[in-house]
Amino acid sequence: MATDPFALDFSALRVLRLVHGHGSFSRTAESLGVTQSTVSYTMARLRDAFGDPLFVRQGAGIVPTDRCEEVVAQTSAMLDRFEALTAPRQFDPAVAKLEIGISCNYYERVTLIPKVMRTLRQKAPGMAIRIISSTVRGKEQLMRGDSDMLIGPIRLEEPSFFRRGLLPEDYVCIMDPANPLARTVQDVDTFVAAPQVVVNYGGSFRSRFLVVMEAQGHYPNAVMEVPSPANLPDILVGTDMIATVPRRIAESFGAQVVIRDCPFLAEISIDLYWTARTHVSAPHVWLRAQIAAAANRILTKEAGAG
Amino acid sequence: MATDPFALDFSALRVLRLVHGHGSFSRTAESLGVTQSTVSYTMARLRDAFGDPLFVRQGAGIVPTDRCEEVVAQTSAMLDRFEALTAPRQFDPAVAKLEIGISCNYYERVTLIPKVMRTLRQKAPGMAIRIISSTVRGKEQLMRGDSDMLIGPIRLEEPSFFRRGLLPEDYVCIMDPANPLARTVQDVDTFVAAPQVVVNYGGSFRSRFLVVMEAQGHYPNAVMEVPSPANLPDILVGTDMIATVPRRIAESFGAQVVIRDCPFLAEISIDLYWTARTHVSAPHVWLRAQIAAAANRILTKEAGAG
DNA sequence: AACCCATATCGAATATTTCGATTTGGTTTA
DNA sequence: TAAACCAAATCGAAATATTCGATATGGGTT
Repeated sequence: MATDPFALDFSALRVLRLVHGHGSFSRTAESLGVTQSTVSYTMARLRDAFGDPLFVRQGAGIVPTDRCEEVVAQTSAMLDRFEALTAPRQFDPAVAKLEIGISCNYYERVTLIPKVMRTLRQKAPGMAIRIISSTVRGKEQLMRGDSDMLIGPIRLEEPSFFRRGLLPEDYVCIMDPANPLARTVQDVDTFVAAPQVVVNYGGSFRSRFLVVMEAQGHYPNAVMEVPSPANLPDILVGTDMIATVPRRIAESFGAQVVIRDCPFLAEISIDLYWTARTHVSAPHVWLRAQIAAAANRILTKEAGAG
Repeated sequence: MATDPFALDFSALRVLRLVHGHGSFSRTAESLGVTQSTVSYTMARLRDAFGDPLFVRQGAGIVPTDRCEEVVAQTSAMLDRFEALTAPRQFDPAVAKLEIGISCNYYERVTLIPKVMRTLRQKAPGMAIRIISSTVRGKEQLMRGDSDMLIGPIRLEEPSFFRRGLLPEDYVCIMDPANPLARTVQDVDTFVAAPQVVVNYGGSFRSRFLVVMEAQGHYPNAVMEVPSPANLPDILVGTDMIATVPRRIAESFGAQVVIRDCPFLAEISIDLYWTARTHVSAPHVWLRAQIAAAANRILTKEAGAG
């Protein structure tokens, strides 16, 4: 074929990065909404342009060649720089039409995102938000371009990420209002002994209060683990179990459960992260401001009520 | 139109860089061997992708916008990095088919290039060499990608260039064998007074011996200026004029002229320059080695003869 | 106002990309 | 060992995009 490498466009490089990330042509095709044939064709052009198979079949799947790793590393950086370069510099929320991807978890979907969306429907009706579950993969999602922003109780120290603090948060206990522990759970020994539903967030993430507890040599009486706090009230009501969750999640459950202080003080910060790719993009700048504003409204309202 | 910027390929960015360099769509079209209509179409896509006119008409020609300067600076760097990335890593001279551009002047075309070409015809018949006249623009040609290598008696100090010394060179006088000055021209006063044909290399370049002379307060009796040493014998023979040229150019004229020492010692070095763009490219590495080898053969032969 | 220059635009010809269907090559399962 | 299975490669046809040659447009100059 002898393709001129200069005929490759940035979409092709994006396909390469996706194939590298997914380890599969078909999966990449699906995620792009095109056929596997198209991905195959693009890969053929890439292979020809770089004079290397890039991926070789091995067992079930495919593995990248050394050259591929080099090419992906280089072109991935180019993609990010190019995206930053082409990002719109001015932006009219009323008419702009675009989609922004946010990587976050249940907490943010309950507390922050609904408020942001209410603002967006009014001020930027053409802006679509695509939420993906970050679980423990948020950092990769952000780096790989699967999402544009990451919100969560995490700390990324690499200087390649930009951060903006949004909300301070702490943990509280929740339980059935009829649960007799409601009177005594603030006590350390009672808390430790109480039958606990532990939220493991579906991955290797450990809630901060667990880390604090264990640092002090205490281990919860975990009688159940769930991946998400989403339906905790349904689980807790009618039982003697308690759960320990971030305060604002507890508050979102309303009167279904009662809230009590957790004897282990565990303070965390919900932060917003992004990369150089979107740093100067006007719509992204604007959306980040809206998210920060929503966080501030939450804090102000709480201060007024408290 | 609303073009997706990711649909732009590197050729399009190259067109942008060329238009920026030439200050003209038509000139760019010509240099690429396509019609002006095609360049216009590509520019339309670029304008749309970057959401900016990039070039605006002003008086006779066009001037780049601020955004254009930013885009060209960024994408030009990407082009170079991409070229380095796609450069072939292994290379079989016997079968490789490619073209390499060399920027140089008459001296190199006479002394070095013929030897290199003789090697190339034998070892790399598929490699084409495109020589462009560097005059005083060699550095820009190299930076802009108009050529891949630059050979000449120049000194580029920027760290963005790679250098390899090829040949030391000095100046000698040449004249008609019948010219009586052949006996006395080594004398400073005689040399200064002799009717001289000065080679000005068609630009602002001044031969090193002139710089040395003038530093000592002497000015040649320039009775004629020519842009190139190419046909000096035709000019000198049958007259009382002398010319002062690099020794190996003089030698290339054979018995048409006699060679005498020039009383002003002016030593220069003929160097080979290239950039990161081609630094790791196997064919370029190979060709640079052939050029260096040709230079060494010249030196060895001279040492043997002398 | 007429002219000149360079870019923009138009319709037709050409080239490339995409799709849906099928084949190929290799691994797992019966 | 064959059958089944999976993912990538390939094929022909349809849909898109690019290029050309010719012509229009628009600003600056005579």
